[in-house]
Amino acid sequence: MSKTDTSEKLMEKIVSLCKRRGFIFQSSEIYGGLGACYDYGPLGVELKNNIKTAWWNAMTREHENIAGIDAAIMMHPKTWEASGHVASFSDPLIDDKTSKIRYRADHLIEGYIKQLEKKGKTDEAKRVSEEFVKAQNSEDMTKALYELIMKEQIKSPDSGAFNWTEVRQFNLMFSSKLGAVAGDAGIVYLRPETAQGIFVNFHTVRESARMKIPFGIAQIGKAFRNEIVKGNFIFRMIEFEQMEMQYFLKPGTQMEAFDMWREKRMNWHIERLGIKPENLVWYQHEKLAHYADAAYDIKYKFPFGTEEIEGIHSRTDFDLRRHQEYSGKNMMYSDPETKEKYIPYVVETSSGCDRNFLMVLCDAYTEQIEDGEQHVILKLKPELAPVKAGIFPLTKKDGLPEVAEKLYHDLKRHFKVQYDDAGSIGKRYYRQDETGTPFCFTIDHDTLNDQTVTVRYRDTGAQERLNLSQVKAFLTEKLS
RNA sequence: GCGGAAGUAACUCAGCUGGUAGAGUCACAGCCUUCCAAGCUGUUGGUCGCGGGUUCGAGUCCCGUCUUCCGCUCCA
Repeated sequence: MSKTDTSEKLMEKIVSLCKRRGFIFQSSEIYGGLGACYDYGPLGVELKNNIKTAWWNAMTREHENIAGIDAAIMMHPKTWEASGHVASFSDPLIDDKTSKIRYRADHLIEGYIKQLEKKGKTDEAKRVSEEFVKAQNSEDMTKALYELIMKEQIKSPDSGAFNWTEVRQFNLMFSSKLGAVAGDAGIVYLRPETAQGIFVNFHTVRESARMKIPFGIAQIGKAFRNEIVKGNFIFRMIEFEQMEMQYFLKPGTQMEAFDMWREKRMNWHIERLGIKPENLVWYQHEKLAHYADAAYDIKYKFPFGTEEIEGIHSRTDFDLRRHQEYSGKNMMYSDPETKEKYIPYVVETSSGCDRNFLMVLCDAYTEQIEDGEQHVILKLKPELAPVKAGIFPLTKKDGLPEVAEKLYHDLKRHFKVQYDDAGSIGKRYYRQDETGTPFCFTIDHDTLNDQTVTVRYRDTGAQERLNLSQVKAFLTEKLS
């Protein structure tokens, strides 16, 4: 069996487990499903909340200079002009009908111009290049690009054919109309990233939270992208959740902060999410986005490939400067001690919550062969586990259920616990293993005599006796 | 959006050349069980993705459509 076969099987197993046990469901499945949209089920929402809490606590509670916000998904349309999303968050695409390969229309023309230059046809290149600029600035850019390709008879670099579809525009932002106003005036977008909600609130948060530079603003929230390519389960969705922090600092100090946040964020994944260090890798961007002066991604070795789960980017003062330009409002910071005034630089840590979720699942998924039977264990970090403990009476007789129920009721106010008396004890342990419950407490006949219960560990199957009265303290200790 | 493959129970799948829907698992109820998926009995659950066509009759053949998976393209 090839490696890819195994990997595909592994993803299939995880997807299947997610459906069967209530982690993730396909959105609106009874109608045939909606592409790249998923619902979190009863266990999924618990796990996701635990991941979000782990992030929120690590960022805001453990850093006195980071404050949290929860900004609206819809923002003033000018926000997206300032951020550059209206202009550059869309791609004009064209298909070669012969080779079935898709190109970006603007890249195609750029390539053509370069070729002309190479061949020494400088005048020709200059002329096309001028027309290219004109086309890009024209009102109907899509049509203008198409006409230019037709006029110059630009051939497909791949097949050499001249057999194109029309140029189509794919804007990755979802738009809607605000109120009853028709026309462009009322257009609003669903945010394609959460960061802008932080930038526009720079001053309001700084003042109300009494922050001095350097300080950060953290946010967890949904963002939306009308992706052309979707897939890999919840890895690339059109509606997704980001966990993001923008750290504002004095220009010149950004590399120091950048290195600090790189280290902190990598450690968070290892220590707080319990990810195996060997499955995480750094990736340095060579081609930087228009706003960045340094960019690293943390990637995880998913079964389907090594893919990004978090970006740590040094965004310079691009965003605040642009908002100052477009809004006309002053985005400068006045240093209370040195009296210096400047637009702060920003280091951003931006992590995909759903990608973290998938990573946690993939990393925890373990198969063990026991007595020839395959046994699936989700070795989740106890803090992240959707259910912290299972409470079982060994049998349904002799007053055992009553004792178990009492323990369950005592614990449920403090921890997410489950009571189960169905089927054999082994089956109940297995059920909990498969959903990552780290501990099970079993009430047996000895409990009636000496007030002790069995605690059984998920990862090893090992058992210990514990006094009934110590169960709560045991869980508190193990989960802190 | 293009090419390839596929859609039958909550999950994994079977259903031969068209003849009125099946298995295992799961779930639920009961019996039985003194610690790792035991066994027995019963129950719930499918207009076979959706729409049309051919036919006396379609899960099965034809057309359309939607969705998923794999490639291509793109990724702030």
